[in-house]
Amino acid sequence: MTNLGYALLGLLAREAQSGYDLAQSMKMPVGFFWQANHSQIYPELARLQAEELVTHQVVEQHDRPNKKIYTITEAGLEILKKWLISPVDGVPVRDELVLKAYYLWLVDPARSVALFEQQAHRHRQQLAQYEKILREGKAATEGKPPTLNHPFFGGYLTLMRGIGYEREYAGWCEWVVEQLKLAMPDRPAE
Amino acid sequence: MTNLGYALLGLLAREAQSGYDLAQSMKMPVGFFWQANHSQIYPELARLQAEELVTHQVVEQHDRPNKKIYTITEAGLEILKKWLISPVDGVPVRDELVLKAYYLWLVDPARSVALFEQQAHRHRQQLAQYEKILREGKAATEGKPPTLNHPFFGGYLTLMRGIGYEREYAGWCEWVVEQLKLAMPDRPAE
DNA sequence: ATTCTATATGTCAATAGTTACATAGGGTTG
DNA sequence: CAACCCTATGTAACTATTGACATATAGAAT
Repeated sequence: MTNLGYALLGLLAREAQSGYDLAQSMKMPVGFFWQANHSQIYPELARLQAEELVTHQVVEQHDRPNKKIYTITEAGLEILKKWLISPVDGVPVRDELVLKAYYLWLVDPARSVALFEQQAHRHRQQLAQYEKILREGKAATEGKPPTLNHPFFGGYLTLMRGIGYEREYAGWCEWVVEQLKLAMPDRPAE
Repeated sequence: MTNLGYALLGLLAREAQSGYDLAQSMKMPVGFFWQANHSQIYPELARLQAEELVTHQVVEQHDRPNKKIYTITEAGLEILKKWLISPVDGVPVRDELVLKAYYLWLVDPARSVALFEQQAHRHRQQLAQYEKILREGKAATEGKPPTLNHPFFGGYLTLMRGIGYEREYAGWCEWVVEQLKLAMPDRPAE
């Protein structure tokens, strides 16, 4: 079983839905920490069905193409729960920006500044998006953090991770810019 | 050109070396943010040579197998420098632990606690390793941060990123454990 | 009118990365 | 004396992921 398979099972554990719906979820909330597009999802659903972890029924539609609504099976729920508490091994980081930072000494610092300013901006924006989602979620639950056993609990945990991650990343980019400006001999900061 | 290709060029820009040496570097300092093992490196070196970004000369050895020392060419250095200041697009995060956190509500919180405690420990350890390397690096340069244009500058930047990353990650894991314990109805914390 | 977007499901080719297989001499540990 | 580790270079099979191709209808925008 792949992580994508578990991601799909997890979504189906909340609500039976179509491959198309799953693809939408893999764009927006889940996509913040695990992405997949439909070309990966449809074959994976077929595999899950072959292993009897999901079933589907065709829903005929008049104005739109027919769809297959997938439902998680008892066996699917069982294997999902087992995975959820199984240990996670090494999350090897692969970060192109950090790789570039490592070799920075080879190029004109003034050129690098633009790169890191742009990345700082990107991460600040992502941070703002996460914070907005959190505010909206809090408004919906009257400011209280969501209780365990409720599906939104996971959303709350992962949002906090996203916020911490982006804040750290943006901060580092800005710090790199500072370091570069300090180290630049001619044309002092601004 | 792949990121791995640039990673290898960057290492060769510091010092001409063999594929085996490059594989070692891809384990240790570079491996903190970009990994590759020898089965990927040897074919990549062949490709770099086919594009005339590197050359090699065979060094015959008596007690050990002969080796090929690779040297970066002018063209290689040029393309590397161009890449170093080129914009980085989306670094999509794929994190199994965060994925599991999202679906946490499905399982007994007491079981999840173990998972996050283990991960907190892992990231605390990684953090300690980075801090140790930084201390040793600082000792070698008499406490002063390294100057730009010096190869260690990149190491300094990336170490700071690693430290920030691991500290944030460990902190989040510990916070999740807290949240889980607070949310557990029976068997109150410890 | 035409183009674009949304719904809906699929296949196919290419790339990147992991793991195992393969060879081979020298040194170390049990 | 056997089993492993280090040096050193390669190949082969497999898996995961991306991007493009393919089809089809309805509605909205240009």
